[in-house]
Amino acid sequence: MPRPRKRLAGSAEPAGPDNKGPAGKRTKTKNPVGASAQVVNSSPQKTSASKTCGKYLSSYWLMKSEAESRLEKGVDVKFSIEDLKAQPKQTACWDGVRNYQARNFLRAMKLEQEAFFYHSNCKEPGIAGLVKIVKEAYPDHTQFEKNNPHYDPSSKEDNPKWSMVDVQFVRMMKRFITLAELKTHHQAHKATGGPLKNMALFSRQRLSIQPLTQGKSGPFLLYYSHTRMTM
DNA sequence: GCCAACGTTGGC
DNA sequence: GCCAACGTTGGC
Repeated sequence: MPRPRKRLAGSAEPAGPDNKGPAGKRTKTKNPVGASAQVVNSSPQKTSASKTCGKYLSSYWLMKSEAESRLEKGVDVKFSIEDLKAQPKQTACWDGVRNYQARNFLRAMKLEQEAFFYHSNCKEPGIAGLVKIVKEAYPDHTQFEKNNPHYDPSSKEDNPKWSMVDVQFVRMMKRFITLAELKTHHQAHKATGGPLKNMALFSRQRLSIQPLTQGKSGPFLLYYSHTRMTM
């Protein structure tokens, strides 16, 4: 059931006894028109590069989330980038990952690293926007909640199996990058040995958290930023 | 440790 | 809604 589910970022929340996050719910925000005001203009690599100046900025990630409503044990697991934007501070915890490889990537994420927010299981799958890590891995509380769809009875409080991070909205993509487009490049690069030939989205089909700029994923971001394709 | 059965992911 | 891909489970 590796499947990102979020709700309010844990940090400063009052965490009541039976804290069912008020959010996470049906925020069927239909992309409010004014939303584009939040779009930042600089491209991600520019911002980070100037900031780190020489420091090595290797890691970008891809995080999948379902953009359309679907019930899992009676709970709607939808969480689109619009839902993230609607959260307080535009921040949410990324709960519900129940796959070891994906979890290990979550644990490798560092503060301020950026991730592409991918919409899965929907009409138009693809990359919708950019988010950043604002809290590094800590125990995913939903693994202990009996009525949570991602409850894991085998996980013990003194040795939690599953982790989550907090992410904050950064900006939308300048244009939505469809799965079809990504696949086209991936296919071409398989033939030519291009940078996206090993992109994990295709080689590790069901992995919900994946690196984009290291390992076998290829220099995804560099590829896009070095072509006429704007993101 | 093998592997068949089963469950989940996620595009189409 | 179908079903391919693939991770997990559990009998042996």
